[in-house]
This record gives sequence, C-alpha cells and structure tokens, in this order.
Amino acid sequence: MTILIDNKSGAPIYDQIYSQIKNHIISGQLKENEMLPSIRKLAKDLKISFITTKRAYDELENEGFIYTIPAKGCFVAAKNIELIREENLKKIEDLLEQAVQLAAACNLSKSEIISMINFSLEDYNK
Amino acid sequence: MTILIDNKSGAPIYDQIYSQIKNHIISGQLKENEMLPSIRKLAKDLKISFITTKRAYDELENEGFIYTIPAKGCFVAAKNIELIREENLKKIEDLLEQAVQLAAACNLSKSEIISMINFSLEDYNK
DNA sequence: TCAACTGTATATAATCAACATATACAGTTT
DNA sequence: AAACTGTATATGTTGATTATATACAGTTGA
Repeated sequence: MTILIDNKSGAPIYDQIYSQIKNHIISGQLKENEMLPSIRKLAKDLKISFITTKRAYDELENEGFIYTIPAKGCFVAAKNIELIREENLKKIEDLLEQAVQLAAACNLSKSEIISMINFSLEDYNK
Repeated sequence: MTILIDNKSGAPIYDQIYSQIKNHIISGQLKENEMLPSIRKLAKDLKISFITTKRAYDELENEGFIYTIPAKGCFVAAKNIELIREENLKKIEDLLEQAVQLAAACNLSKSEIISMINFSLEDYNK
C-alpha cells in the first residue's frame, strides 16, 4: 500500500493519509480484515510523527472504515455497503428537503425547482 | 432603530449587528434610501470600536443591502427582495450540487435522484 | 523472559485565521 | 473652522488547527 504526502497541497498531512487509505478501502485495494501498516511504521516511512498517522487512523475508525485492537494493530472493517448507502440517502434527502424549504421561501414554482435539479444533473449521466 | 449586542451569544459582534440590520431592512423597518446611523455613532451607542460597526456595514454593502457615500453616510439600498431571492437561489444551487455529489458517491442513477426530488416535492404544490 | 513490537494518553509548541481595536487620514456639512 | 461623515493601515488578542515528544501499557515470539 502506497501513501504519498504532498507538502504543496495545503491539505493537512493527517487528512491526506486518511483520504488515501479510505480510497484504498473503498476501491478494494485493501481487503476486509487486512492489517494496516502500524501507525509507527507508516510514520517512519513518511518521516513524520506517529501521532499524525494515529490521527488519520482515528478518523478512519470513527467513520467505521477500520477497527483497532490495542497492542495488536489496525484492520480494515467489514464494509457494510448497504449501510453506507443508506447513510448517504438520508443525507441526500436532508439536502433536498432544505433546498425545497428555501425554494418555498422565495416562491419558486415546482417546475423551476425541477429545472434547477436538472441543471445540477447536467454532467451526470448514469 | 435598535441594535442589541449579546455578549453571551458566541456570535461575533460585527455579525450580530449585520444580522439585525439586515432583518430590519428585510422586514421593512428600514426603508429604501433611509440613512443608517453612522458607524461612529452606532459604535458609541454600543460602546465598541467603530471599526467593528464598519465591518458590519461592509458586509451589508458587499451583499447589496446598503450603499455608502464616503463622508456622507450609509443608506438602505433598493431592490432588496430581488437580492434575497438571488441569495436563496445560490443556496439552493449549492444544496442541490451537494446532493448530486453524494448521489454520485453511492452510485445513484439519474432517475433515482429525480424520484427523490419528486418525493421531497410531494407536499409542495405551487 | 525480554526485546521489539503494537496502540494510548497527556502535555506542549507552532501556526494561522478570526475578531476587535487605535490612530491617522480625507471629504462634507453647517 | 468645528463637527461630522467614511477610509486605510497597522497592531494586538484569542482560539482552533496541526503536528509533535514523551511516558505509558498490552501483545508477541525468539
């Protein structure tokens, strides 16, 4: 597994690590229950403090992407794809609800709302 | 016109001033072309620096709620309703964009998105 | 058993943006 | 001229964010 830190990126180091590992998990490059590099080894490789790698791992754990066994290591969590999907659906419903509320506040017609969502969907062809 | 500063609120002083004046304008308590209290007078009344009241007025001007004539004063701008509408439209676009991004992240089809927005619009009959 | 590994907890330091300010300036009004 | 208007520049304070070192405690395996 390869992690690259871009010092010019502006993004915090811990965030770059978090994102890249998350992507590896989502894409399947990291399999369920596979052990991640230890926070110390990864830190050594990247020439940064292991506190920073720990922070990245903490974020991943909080979001359910990995699980930790103290003194043993960190492992890729079983992906509940359906759960993630449902979480996203709730967020989407919430966003759409807010949008509709605002639309009501400024007297947008139903068709105007529809045309706005169509505009947002323009580049989206699935 | 009355402005109240709540030190316990956590909101910045300039923001409290901004919001309250904005509300006065929207509600019609402040009429088109009416002169606002000078940044110095308001600052004196509120016992704060006039730089802070200036910042509040700057925000109001940036958003088009007031206009300024140097050495004369600040005045309520015209066409506020249209401004508010535009503000809301921007927010709506933003919300829809976020929703579409999330939808893409969990592989929702275009038609699924449309049916979700239709669901949100169910109780909305304009 | 003990050396080498794992993650944890606490305290600290550097940096940066947000917030509020004073002071000096320039134009308008009366 | 005196008293007002807004402007521009520089400064100080604070708090959140980011990254760190050091000391701690459990697990593993030669």
